[in-house]
Amino acid sequence: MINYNEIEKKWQDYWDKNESFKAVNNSSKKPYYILVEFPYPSGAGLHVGHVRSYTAHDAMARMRRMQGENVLFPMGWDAFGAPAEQYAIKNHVHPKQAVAENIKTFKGQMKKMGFSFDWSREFSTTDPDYYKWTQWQFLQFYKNGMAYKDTIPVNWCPTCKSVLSNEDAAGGVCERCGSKVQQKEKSQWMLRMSDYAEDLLKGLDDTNFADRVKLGQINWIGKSEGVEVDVDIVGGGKFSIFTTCIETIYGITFFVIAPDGKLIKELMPRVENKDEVLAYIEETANKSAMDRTELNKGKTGVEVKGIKAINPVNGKEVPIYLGDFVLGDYGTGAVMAVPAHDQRDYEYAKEHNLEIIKVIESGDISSHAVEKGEYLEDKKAVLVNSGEFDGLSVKDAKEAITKMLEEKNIGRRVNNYKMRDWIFSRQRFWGEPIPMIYCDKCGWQPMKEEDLPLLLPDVAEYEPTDNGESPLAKIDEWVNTKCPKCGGAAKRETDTMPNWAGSSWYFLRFMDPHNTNEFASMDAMKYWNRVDWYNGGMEHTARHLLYARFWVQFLYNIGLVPHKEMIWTRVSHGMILGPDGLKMSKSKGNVINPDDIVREYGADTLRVYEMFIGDYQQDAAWSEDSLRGCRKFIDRIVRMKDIITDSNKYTNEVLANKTIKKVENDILSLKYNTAISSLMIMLNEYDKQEEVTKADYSLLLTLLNPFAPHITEELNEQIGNKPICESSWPKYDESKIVEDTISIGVQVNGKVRGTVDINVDDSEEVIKEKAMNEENVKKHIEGKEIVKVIVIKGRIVNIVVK
RNA sequence: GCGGGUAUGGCGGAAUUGGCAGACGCGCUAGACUUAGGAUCUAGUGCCGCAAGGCUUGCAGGUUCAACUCCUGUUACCCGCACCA
Repeated sequence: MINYNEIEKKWQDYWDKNESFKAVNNSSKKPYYILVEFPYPSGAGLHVGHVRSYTAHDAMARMRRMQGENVLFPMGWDAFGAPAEQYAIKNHVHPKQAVAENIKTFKGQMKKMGFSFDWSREFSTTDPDYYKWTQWQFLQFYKNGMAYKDTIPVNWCPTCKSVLSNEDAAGGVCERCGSKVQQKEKSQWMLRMSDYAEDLLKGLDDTNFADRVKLGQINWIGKSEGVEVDVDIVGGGKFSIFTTCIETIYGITFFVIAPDGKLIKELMPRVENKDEVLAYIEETANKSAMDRTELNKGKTGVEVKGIKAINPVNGKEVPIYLGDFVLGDYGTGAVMAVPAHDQRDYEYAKEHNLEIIKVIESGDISSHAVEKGEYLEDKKAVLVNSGEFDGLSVKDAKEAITKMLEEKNIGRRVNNYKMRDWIFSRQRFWGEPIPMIYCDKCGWQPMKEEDLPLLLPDVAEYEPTDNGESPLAKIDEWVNTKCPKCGGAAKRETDTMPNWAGSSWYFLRFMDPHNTNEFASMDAMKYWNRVDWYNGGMEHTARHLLYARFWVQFLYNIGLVPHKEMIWTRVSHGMILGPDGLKMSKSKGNVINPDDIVREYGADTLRVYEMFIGDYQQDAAWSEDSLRGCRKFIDRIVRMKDIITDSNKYTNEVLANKTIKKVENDILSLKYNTAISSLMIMLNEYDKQEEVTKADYSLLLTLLNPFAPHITEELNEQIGNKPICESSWPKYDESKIVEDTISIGVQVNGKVRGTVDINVDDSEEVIKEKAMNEENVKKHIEGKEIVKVIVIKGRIVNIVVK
């Protein structure tokens, strides 16, 4: 009985000893950088989902290496974050201890899977040698005016006395204790990401991301083009509104302003119903913490009495309302309300009994679409009740009215983005300390670069403070320092960076991981050029990717990286679901532990199975039965070794060349499942052959090697070949793939009635002839008029009869 | 509500991008070998039908000699964002 685990260990040691997968900077070979998202090393250990994407890209890396490329396939750890901190609080150990243990587990598991990572480049985001550069880069953001402090509400749990992330505050309830979450104002570091909105959109053209990934980025950025218009207040003063539907401006019957915005604060002295207004503002402040879905039913709000605004195009005086559907931090925090043509305005007007004026008449006058604001689709829609613009189409009116407002100097074209600046502070211990110092005299000062890294202190208590400060705030000897400018007493920033920070540039560090002078040298980055192929989960295609691209674009703008986009192709894998078809989770008890599978079936079987499980980019449910099928496949290959003959010729050239081509192309296009299936077909064909030659067998082993590297190396050694990982990938000969005779289907009126064998050089006439004489076909065309015969060479014949 | 994805035998899934639907694997059926089989090998296996034949890619239409594939409408499930003016 063959012991797979023993063989696996043997070859893993061999690869380690020989540094088989080491990527060499500045090698003359063609560089190719394959990156899989580095994992958060949780206590749960490696997940079968990790195994899927790592195996897939391991296969790609192994094949490309055999094809003579210098493949960079690195691995590291994204280890800052809440779980390690929670663990530390509970067990009174430093989180770095917990992280070290988890990394050890993960790494051991990965080694057992035989992934061909270049372990010499390994690092963790929590290594001071690494986060020194994360801090250094933050200082560059600061020095270039890209980091600033602002007061931002945070989710606050009054029971736990802790700041919560949006995830932990889902539903407006603290995930841990169930208390109602409040909003609390905190001064936080922000990065001016919104300045990059346009560049982040444009940059997508310089990437090869899948369309669905690009769309995710575009939607997240959320650009809308519109017009900002100044609105005068009766009795003096003015404010601005933003609209994307300027053509409806004559239909304004009221304005709505955000209860959480600055405008209402300015207007307060003139408000007649102050109590009512203040109460609504208060109500909104509490509400915004709650899950909005629950409150989405009605359009609440109050009138701001005593203040009327003037429609800038027709002088009409209309009331102003507060409404929480208007957001303080988007656009100008105020909107013109045109209830006839906007769903939300319509609902609001109905709720508060406000006037509705129709300003667009659709081609279909009775159409409800007009009220729903769908007139843009309707090419016949024209303006009415709009003074000089009556009769214009929506498109023309948009332009004409914008021009008129521009000329009067009360309107301007503006783009707005949903994407906001990046809130960069976290009130947590286990993150990169933000290297800023506050001095009463000099204000905020950046640390001196030569003093980096600013290390996290070694203490044993990480409980949050009562007032929502980071646990670091309690550690006086750490907080108290000297001002880098005046040398006087000063205090350190106690907030730390978000988890997203360290993962925004790690792919650059892999290019030059041991550099002590720079985060990565320009030379190294120019050699590797960019990440050629980046794989990660679908859940990261929006935010992580956007943060990373923003970070890189900034570094590019200050001359520190060679390209504005450092990631070329981005692909995402589907999830591995439990045997029940549901997402694996401890509570559901449907978690599959890769260690168990490796022990029972071997790493190669697990690898082959996960590649065979289905479309790589699609979710797939675990099946132990299918897993066994893959083990059977490997067992059959092992048994075949005993019957091979000495010949170094392929028994079937067509099969050999066809399979090389298929496996190679499939690996390059993420179609791993069909690559495996073509190897199964190859094995089946070998079984039917009179003999299986050494050449046949070696080829099968080589083609399977990227998926099942251990057993193939072992068998390959046993038949006296040199290691596959030191050999080259076979080249296929296109001319040998073409078969002389093929069988094609013959249809009558689109229905297949038979098959005929044709030669490649048969003329259309000959093929037609053969088709018409096929027994069953004859039966179906007998006595009927032949309208036409379609012959698609090498594919099909279709005879149309009446 | 908006955006994205998915839908094919008993199951996981293929289909050269408009050209023989169901590759490959699992499962199942029968047989061989066997003291035994959750091992191995052989044959069969979309559905209905004794058969000729008919039907079949969520559903309803359309384009085409030909549609899983393209177009229109529709349903269900999954994921992301959620009042973005």
